[in-house]
Amino acid sequence: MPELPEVETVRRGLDRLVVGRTIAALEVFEPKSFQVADLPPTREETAAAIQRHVVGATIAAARRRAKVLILDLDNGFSLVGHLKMTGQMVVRGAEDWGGGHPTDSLLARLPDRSTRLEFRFADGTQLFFNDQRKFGWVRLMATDAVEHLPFIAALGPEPLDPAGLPEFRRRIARHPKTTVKAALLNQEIVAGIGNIYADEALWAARVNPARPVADVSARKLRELYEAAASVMRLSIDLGGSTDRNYVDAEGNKGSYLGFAHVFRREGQACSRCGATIRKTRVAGRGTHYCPTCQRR
DNA sequence: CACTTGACCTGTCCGC
DNA sequence: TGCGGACAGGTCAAGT
Repeated sequence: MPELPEVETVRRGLDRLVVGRTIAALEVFEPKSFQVADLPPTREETAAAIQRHVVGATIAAARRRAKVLILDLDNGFSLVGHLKMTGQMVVRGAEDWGGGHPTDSLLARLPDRSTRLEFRFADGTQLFFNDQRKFGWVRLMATDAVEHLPFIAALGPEPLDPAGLPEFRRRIARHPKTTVKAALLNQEIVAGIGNIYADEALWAARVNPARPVADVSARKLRELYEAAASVMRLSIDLGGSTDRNYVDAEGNKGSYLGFAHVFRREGQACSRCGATIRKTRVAGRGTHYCPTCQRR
């Protein structure tokens, strides 16, 4: 699920809803979802680390790098989170609980079967980490160490940064034989793009997803990078894409998919040329494209 | 070495 | 309606 626009939308919500609040308790329903850096996942040690470094700390900032969320605490530690496919970070405010939500709303039902972590703040606000498939995680670690995490240090430029274009070109050029779609999904080449925005950017730049990188011109690569930025900017404006699970920090769905040109639109007419959108498999992922506009 | 495939989990949808 | 199988927005490790 969450790609850069969804994670950025969540980050903005957390910035508004939990920054400045003090953590009173953290309940771990699923041990696998909460890790402490440099500690084996022993229940006792995890509980001790929570008591020492999480309880009593105040959230100082909500940051994002690619698809990674970073909540900095005011004590030199950070909570680093990845939502993977089905993760959610949802906040229920103190002013709302006790019947403030319609009984059919997501917020009213939490915690539910998919709730893996629950943070309770001193003012009664709650932050839930829900994750149906348990692929996501939240990790407690020193703030100084975050940028040195190997997978974070290796990330490529983000399309929203126009200055990253030369670096993107250098990095993608090292993979001449891979398909251009696989390259867009490789976070070490360009960071933050997932399956939805890869397909949308390829459509916008009129590039066939299965083309080898070596066959894509330098001009097309620039168009791709800029197209990725455009689709992701639009998506952020629309609150991201909700296919099934995704919601923002307030439990709201995103509406980008209503504006998507190819993703999940197989069988429909291409908005540019009228040809029928196809779905195939590229780089092991469901891939949507227009066989006419994206012939090459 | 570089790229592709399976695994991690749970849930849903589709065809028989 | 029940059941098996494919598939799902991400990323690793293992395999070719």
